[in-house]
Amino acid sequence: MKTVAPRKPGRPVDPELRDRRCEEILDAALKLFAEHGYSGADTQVLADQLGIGKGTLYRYFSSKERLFLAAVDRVMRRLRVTVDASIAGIDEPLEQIGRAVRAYLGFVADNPGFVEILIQERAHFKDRKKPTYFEHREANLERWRTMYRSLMSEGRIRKMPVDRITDVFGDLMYGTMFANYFTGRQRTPEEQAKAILDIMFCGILAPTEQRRLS
Amino acid sequence: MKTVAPRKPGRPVDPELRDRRCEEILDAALKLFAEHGYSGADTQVLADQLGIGKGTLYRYFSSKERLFLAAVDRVMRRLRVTVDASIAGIDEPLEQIGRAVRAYLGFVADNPGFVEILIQERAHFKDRKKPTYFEHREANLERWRTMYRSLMSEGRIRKMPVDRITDVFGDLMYGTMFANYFTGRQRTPEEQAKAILDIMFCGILAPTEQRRLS
Amino acid sequence: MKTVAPRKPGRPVDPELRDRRCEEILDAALKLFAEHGYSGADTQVLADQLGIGKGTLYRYFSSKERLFLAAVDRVMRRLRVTVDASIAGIDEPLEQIGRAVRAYLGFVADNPGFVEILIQERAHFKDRKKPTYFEHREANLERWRTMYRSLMSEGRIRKMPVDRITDVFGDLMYGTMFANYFTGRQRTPEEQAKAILDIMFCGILAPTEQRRLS
Amino acid sequence: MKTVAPRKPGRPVDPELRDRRCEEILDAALKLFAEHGYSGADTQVLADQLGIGKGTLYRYFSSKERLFLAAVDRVMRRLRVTVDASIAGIDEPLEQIGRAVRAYLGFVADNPGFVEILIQERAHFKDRKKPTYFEHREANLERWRTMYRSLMSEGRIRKMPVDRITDVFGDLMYGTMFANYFTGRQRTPEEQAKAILDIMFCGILAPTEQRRLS
DNA sequence: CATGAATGAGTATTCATTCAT
DNA sequence: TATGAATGAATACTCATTCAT
Repeated sequence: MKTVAPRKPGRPVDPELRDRRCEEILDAALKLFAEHGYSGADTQVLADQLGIGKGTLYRYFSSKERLFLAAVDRVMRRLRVTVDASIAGIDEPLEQIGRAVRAYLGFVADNPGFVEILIQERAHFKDRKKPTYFEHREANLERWRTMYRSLMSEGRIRKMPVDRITDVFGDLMYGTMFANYFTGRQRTPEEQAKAILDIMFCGILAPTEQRRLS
Repeated sequence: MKTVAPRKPGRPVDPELRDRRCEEILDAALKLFAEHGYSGADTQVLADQLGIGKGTLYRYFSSKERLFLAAVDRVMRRLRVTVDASIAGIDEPLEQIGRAVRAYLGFVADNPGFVEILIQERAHFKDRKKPTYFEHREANLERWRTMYRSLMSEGRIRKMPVDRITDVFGDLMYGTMFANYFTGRQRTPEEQAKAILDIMFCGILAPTEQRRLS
Repeated sequence: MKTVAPRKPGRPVDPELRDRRCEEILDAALKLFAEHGYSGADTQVLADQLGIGKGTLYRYFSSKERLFLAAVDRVMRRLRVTVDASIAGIDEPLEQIGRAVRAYLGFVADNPGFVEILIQERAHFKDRKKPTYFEHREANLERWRTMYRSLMSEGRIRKMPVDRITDVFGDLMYGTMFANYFTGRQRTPEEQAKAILDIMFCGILAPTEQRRLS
Repeated sequence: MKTVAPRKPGRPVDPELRDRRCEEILDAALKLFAEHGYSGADTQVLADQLGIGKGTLYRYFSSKERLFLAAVDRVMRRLRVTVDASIAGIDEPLEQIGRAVRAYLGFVADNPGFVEILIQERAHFKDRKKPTYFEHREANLERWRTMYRSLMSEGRIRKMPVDRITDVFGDLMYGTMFANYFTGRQRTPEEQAKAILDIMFCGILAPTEQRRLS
């Protein structure tokens, strides 16, 4: 038997409904922003698509800007979750790297709006200190640094500043994501990951040439 | 009876003046677009800064869009010239790569508006088939492919699809440029080039670990 | 089994509570309207200040307009009560006039929102035939007319149309109230009443000059 | 023969046209604001009435608020000019007062929008230090003070603080204007002026009663 | 009876573009 | 040719009111 909580009179808030609708709005918003760009996205159209009143939209997000930034945050968080999930339970560090790369590329391929919305964020909110993407990247970084340091001390990767690795790797992933999207490149995440890992791990020079440089 | 002068009436076109002013306009436009974004840039402000009438602007560029795209083309062309100049007279291919990387990073560092305007282009003209950047990249690519093929046949770089090299290298440069700009990273082009070349050439793995993979 | 109480279902109406809350609402509404103007006053804010739901507000007053007009009526009524009280038990007519003037000015000084709300009423409900103020003034007037007529027949005031007196006196009070409020004039009701009565009673001309006019 | 001034190229500004149109706009605006109130007045409607584009409106007045306040200033200035003209060339001070009163009442009767717009100003711009009306009243006052002082020293008006006269007279005029407008009172300026002057000059009390008070 | 979630009509302002001079 | 006055389409956000609970 369920005890009915004594509640104050009036129409009760349904927090579940609220959350669900919040998600629905952000989903639809992401699509709309990705398709029409920030300024091109009309709040009225969004409300219509969702079958709710425009005022309701504003009950959930107090401005177009807030709505947009919430949508960015949301996909960004989903990316992190996806990447994190891909390496869960994997112990071998090199394997972790490979899986993370594949998961990242896969996510971006599956969510084309993601790249678009990152662009829009930069284009329209240049004055936010850091783009959402880099806020999250920052937050995620320490784990990888630790891993690289450990591999280095084991002699499995060459001695070099760890930031060199994270910077170059991060920039490469970032650039790949954009270039894929902008050029409509059709490589599968799988083969693209293979290419990236091949070069990041071994470089392009033949071993003899590598030795000559050191 | 009036003697008709042996040239068509009206002020004669001075093509030199026209070209010079064209450049001035594009310079000022680049700055303005970079600073305020595409929509935020006011053509009236631009005309005022240049000390010309707004109508005059439209005699040179038939729309704000044309003006913007011309400005993008212009910086992009300047980047190519800069990079090309950096490798002129250099014979050693690896040295060419190094110089090109440094020149590229140096140009971007010196022209922050460059990155901004690329973003703006994507954000506002999503429907142009390819962004200007990739049009130019494409046009530039064959030379590098040839070089890589030649190095490969000499055994100086490992056997792999040449596109793997150009893609990964290109994406890395692209990502680095954006990340530098967005995060305000303060590395000098010099040291950043060193980091990139180190990893691109030799990878991050220790030689023993590399051997295990092959 | 639940014992059903021997009264009709639902919460019983408590007319006293209803009236008390009505007053509370009108008090708070007056303040809010005076402070923010008619359009600037937000019904949500009012409900919050009162600690009741917005819907409840609408159970008491069926629209913002009704609420506003009720608030106007209420202060207006309080003004009349105040002025009436000031002359209760006074027999000497000139003394009655003096007391009424002082009471009127005192009330306005104590209730700055009063003037504000009169302005707002005119600004937003131009199409109501007569402003509340003049409805009440009208209703109040006959008593004064009678008094003036009686004074006139006694030869205590000069022969003239009684309406001349009530109009000029009324307009002067009305103008004084507004001017006090708008200019932030700091005279006490006491001294201001003295000035008004001095001139209304004796005019500004010296007796000799007065005689020349008649 | 008229020498054509060398002018810079482009469409020339026609300052006469500009001024004329400015007046036309303010005239139409006054009517519109008076009729519909400040918020009720639609800038689009105004533009349509004037047969110009809405953008053009904004070339002349940078916001609805500016337009409104300019319209207020304009009528207020016209009132002053009218009153000033009415007393030009009159030497007898009491005659000056009489003419000013008649001119003032006549102007208000002829420009009903005048009162309306004063109300609207107060209702919507409560935070402007002083309403336009009182700014102008202030500016005009010293002349009257001087006159009253002079009359007092000549013994033509009773000894009293001059401010008492200007305040009471000013408030009476102000209140009369409002009351006329709000109640739709139909007295002619002529007879109303007579009533006002009669009381202001001689008071309502019979001479015997006046003597008893002093 | 009381509540507050949902609604959607209503409007000032900007700025790219045109075209009369 | 050069100018800048004129234009008008396009759009986020508020808040009084309703009604399901």
